[in-house]
Amino acid sequence: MGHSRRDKQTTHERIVRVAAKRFRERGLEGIGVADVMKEAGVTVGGFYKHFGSRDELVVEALATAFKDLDVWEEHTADMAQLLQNYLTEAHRDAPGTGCAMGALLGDMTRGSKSARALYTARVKRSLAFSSALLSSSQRGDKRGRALLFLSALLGAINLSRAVSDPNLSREILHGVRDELIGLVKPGSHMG
Amino acid sequence: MGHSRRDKQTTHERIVRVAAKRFRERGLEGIGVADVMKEAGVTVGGFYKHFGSRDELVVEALATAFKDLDVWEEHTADMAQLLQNYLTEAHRDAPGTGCAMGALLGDMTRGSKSARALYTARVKRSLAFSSALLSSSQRGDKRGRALLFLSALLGAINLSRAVSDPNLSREILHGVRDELIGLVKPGSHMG
DNA sequence: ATTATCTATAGATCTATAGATAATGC
DNA sequence: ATTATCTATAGATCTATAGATAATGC
Repeated sequence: MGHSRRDKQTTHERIVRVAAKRFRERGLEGIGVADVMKEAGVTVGGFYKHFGSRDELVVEALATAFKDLDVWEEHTADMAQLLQNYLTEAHRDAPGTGCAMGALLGDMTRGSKSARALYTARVKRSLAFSSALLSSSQRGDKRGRALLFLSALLGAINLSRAVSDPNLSREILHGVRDELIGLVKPGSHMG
Repeated sequence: MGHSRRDKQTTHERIVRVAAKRFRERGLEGIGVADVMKEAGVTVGGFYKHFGSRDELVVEALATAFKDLDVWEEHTADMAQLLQNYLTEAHRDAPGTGCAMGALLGDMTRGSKSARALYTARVKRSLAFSSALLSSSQRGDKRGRALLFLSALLGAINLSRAVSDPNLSREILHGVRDELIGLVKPGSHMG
């Protein structure tokens, strides 16, 4: 266990990365600071030398988790591709590395002021991104369509994780995906 | 404080009704058994004469909260009316008496087996109901459309509660509502 | 000397249980 | 006698802090 300033920084990053993963998997109250520290390879006593409060960890972990979304968006060329990647069983089963907006949607209703502010800013970025993706295929109200697409994506990934019937879960993912693709490519018919 | 068997039954119902409201408002972990009992006008010690475990209260409260949805559906004549009632600021601001599928969507991902089973059954009912409402206006894949509408409704009400910007929150509700109405009534144009 | 991390623990929860109290119901 | 509810508390969390230990860095 190192004791240099550089070591402290890497420890800090390790703590935040563990939290960013576990919060997405288990919710913002789903893991305590002691277990996060333990998984990062340190003990609980040092926590408040790294963060002023538990909520500061939440905010930093949220910011880190949102960076995964930035990377995801950079590699997304069109709306069909986004839908094909987002509404999958692989994404549903890996919330820890998946979309933090989806994984923490329910928690945000009761989140701290600073956590909700960060979440809100990320929602605005995603709406702008969706709008841009829709501009090629969409004539009319791009903003409205972006709001619908984001709501449907977040709703479907959460619903697919909530239901205990595997067939229904799969049907939700694929059904919503196909419907939204149908809205982007009005020419194609399915089913 | 009564001590008869009839009194016990009304006490039991009072406990469950308090829980059904508070769980929707604060999440399934958002209130403890002691506070639920207190709000129902009794003390914590009697809890386990009413329920075998905390999770049994969760399941009963969930069933009670879902009855509100049954009543709501009975009074809903068409999809446009459903959208007009569901995606409102009044509903967003009153989760305790609103749609339990929406209020507890995020919690269900990590809920108990029995709670998720109950939730899953309710989702299936809602999908059947939405399908029936869509049958008049929809030609093709009613099931797919029902999956999209349910996902969009749950996503939008959660997102409107999650963001801290009031203007964005309102925009989500109204934007998604108008888009979905546009899908039900393809003839009408807006914006 | 400073500081990154450690061990240990205070104080505030929360679920669940034990045993007392005061009614009901045979 | 039975039972619905009460007071009190055990035991398991969890956040936050105090003080010790063992490195770094001037």
